[in-house]
Amino acid sequence: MGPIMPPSKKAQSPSSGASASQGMSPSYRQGDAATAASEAEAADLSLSLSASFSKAEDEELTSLSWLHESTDLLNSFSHSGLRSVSPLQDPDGQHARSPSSSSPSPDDPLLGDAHSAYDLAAGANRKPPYSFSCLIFMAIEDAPNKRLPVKDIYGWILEHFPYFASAPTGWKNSVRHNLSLNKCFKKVDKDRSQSIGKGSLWSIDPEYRHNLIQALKKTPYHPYSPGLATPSTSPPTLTQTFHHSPPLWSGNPLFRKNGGVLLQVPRGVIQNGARVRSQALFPVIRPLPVSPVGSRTSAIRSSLGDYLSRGQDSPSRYSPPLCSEDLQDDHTYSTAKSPSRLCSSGVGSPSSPLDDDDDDDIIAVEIQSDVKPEPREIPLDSHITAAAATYISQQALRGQRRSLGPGAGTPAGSSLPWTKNRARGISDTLPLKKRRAAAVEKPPESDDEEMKEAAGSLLHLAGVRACLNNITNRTAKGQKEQKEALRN
DNA sequence: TTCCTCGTAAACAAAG
DNA sequence: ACTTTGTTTACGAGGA
Repeated sequence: MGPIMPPSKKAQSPSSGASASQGMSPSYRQGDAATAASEAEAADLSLSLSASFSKAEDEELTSLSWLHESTDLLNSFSHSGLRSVSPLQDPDGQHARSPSSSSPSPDDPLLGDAHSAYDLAAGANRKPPYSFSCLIFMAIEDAPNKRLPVKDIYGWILEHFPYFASAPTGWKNSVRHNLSLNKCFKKVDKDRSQSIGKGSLWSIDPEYRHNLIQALKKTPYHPYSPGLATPSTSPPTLTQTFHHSPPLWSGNPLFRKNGGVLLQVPRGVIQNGARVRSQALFPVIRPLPVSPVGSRTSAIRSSLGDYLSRGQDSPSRYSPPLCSEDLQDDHTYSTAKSPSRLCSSGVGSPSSPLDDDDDDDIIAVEIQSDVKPEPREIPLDSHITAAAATYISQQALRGQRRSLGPGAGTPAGSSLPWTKNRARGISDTLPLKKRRAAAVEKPPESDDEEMKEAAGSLLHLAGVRACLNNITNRTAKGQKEQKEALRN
């Protein structure tokens, strides 16, 4: 799957890909300046986070859940007023777009026609860049009980991607084809008391849920897309991340339902082991499959959340927790199936762990040298989240590469071993479903290392945001003046 | 060039 | 009998 262009090759709508093919280097307008005070504030926050992290160190927590939640909090923080802008809207980076504005604001010249034009041009009637697997995944994840009949999957897709309403009906065949062929999806035995008509309920196989997350991350325009990341052995600088971060695809239901606000991380996240839903804020991709969260997250939330809630109206008010029936630990990405199911592919070699030296170096640098953001190279809010996403993506990809072994680290194009086709290597004589059932399971591996690394990343980002918050408060007036200047 | 993923079409069977 | 659902095979496009 290409990192940039939407995947469709055949019946691509003429306008499809327009947003992708254009310049992908967002431009941002930075705050007036970062100050020593803001840096000190960032340092304080980092210390606070660090203390919380240590305090809860023994808690079980998976990196993704923690990162999701933490980044969620950071996202909340991002609504403090700094601005980002799409390159389509503003290729020169001269204008900004309020992430907290749900619609073009008539009194904001920076959010006027350009904003509307951008949303329309890249709008929802275009073929989404998500693969069918991702679409199905999102649909099922969006269901209250995480299971849906095919018909409702159709409905979800239609509801959120109007493109399919006018598309040839073959897409339904593709959906079914995916459900059958993709190991990530499994049928749930129908409850006799339920009358859903013919067919079965489909759910996400927890064992492969991580694969789907990875697939989402790889999707162009997805905030976690590794395309955002700078594949280097050193952490991407803010500037790098900044300039390599494409905008969210505006057809993303997440994007649309928030009126173009780039809420890149599920609002409904994990709270003390329960999946928390926040329908309005993250109605679609919402809680990317994550696992129970221990007190570490709570500690982080307590520390960071208190900080973040200071002086801003956090949109993230958590709903009463809704326990998922399927809150399992993160499953090792592909590993379980790689050795046994992919024997013919040569991809999964569980006994060949990836050399993590470079990644460890990354974290060392992140923690030690990245706490202080460059005062004049500070990206704006949503793209700070993109920076977070970059780190998260790196962490996640590390897990993936660990699982897949050497040579499997390429973000795209590497073997994605969850398709049922690939399982045929095991035993071509067995029906697919039976092969799947017979597949060997592998216990999830430790996330401690990733957690530590993620901690460094988050601390770094938190520090950045502390600076930004400070900047925001200090330069609100300055920004207004800038807008006035641009208006003229 | 090869391998892989993905989308698509199609055939077929089973279930409702 | 018809529609929907589920499975499977095949093929081509495009990326790595």
